[in-house]
Amino acid sequence: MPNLLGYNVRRAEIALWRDFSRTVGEGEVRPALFSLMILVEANPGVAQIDIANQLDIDKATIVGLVQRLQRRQCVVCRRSEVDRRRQGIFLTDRGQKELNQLRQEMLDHETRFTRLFSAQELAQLFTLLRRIHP
Amino acid sequence: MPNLLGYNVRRAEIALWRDFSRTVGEGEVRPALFSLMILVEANPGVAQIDIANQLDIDKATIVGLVQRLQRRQCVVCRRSEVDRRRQGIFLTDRGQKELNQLRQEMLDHETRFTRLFSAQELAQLFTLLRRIHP
DNA sequence: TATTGTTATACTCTATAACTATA
DNA sequence: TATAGTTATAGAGTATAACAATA
Repeated sequence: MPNLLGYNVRRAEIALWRDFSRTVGEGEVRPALFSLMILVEANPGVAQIDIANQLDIDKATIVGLVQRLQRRQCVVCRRSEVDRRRQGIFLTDRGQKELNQLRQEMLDHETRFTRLFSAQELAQLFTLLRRIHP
Repeated sequence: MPNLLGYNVRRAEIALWRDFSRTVGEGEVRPALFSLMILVEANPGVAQIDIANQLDIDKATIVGLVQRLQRRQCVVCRRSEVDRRRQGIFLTDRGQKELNQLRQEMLDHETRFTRLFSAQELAQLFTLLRRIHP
């Protein structure tokens, strides 16, 4: 089993998750929520369906994540004027401020793991992982 | 974000999980349950606490997994004579038969991903992943 | 007909805290 | 005191199915 791909990827994911949970966002923000905030910041007004496609998860799953961010007053949704089915998602000032804080904690978290590798090893690891999730 | 370690590991894990779920055990057995069966097969009579330590998850989490295997009549538990706190877990004949079937499906699943890599790349990937979950 | 978002529901896997029985 | 197992509870993140509103 130690030589099974899925097993090793899962173990790595759990280790990363634990460190993230214990060091980022005072235990209130988890990787998926953070990813969503980053996406909204980079694409102000992005629609839920686009996020779902980008992250390759079902659109129904996005709804709950967005609602959690709305409750935290980190994002607001505005219905599109041109296509009234779509809702643009925007970071609030508060969301932006919180994200700036999270980003720093997140980079510290990231560094605790990336420093285990040389630049070349890290690039190689990314290349290999991306082959699994094309 | 595409250059964040956690993000790429998580995406890879989701991709592996989906393929596993759709091709192994007719959608009734998931990676964690499969891992547990493999561990029990390799260590007949293993105690729950040892499994928890081996997989690096809390012992309370193991209980539910074992109970699911008991309900499927794949394992039985026998209390130890020497230390009555411990319970040995054993595969039943039925569990062994089911595991043999699962193993084949699982290897097909594994191959669909490992064939994306050369032997050297795969070894490298394992080395790097293990550095994340020491 | 197709797409966007929503609701309802369920599942896997993890965690923590408090408990019992045993050592 | 410490350990093995259990129970209760909670939470994140995924999925499917069915629906309303809109295109």
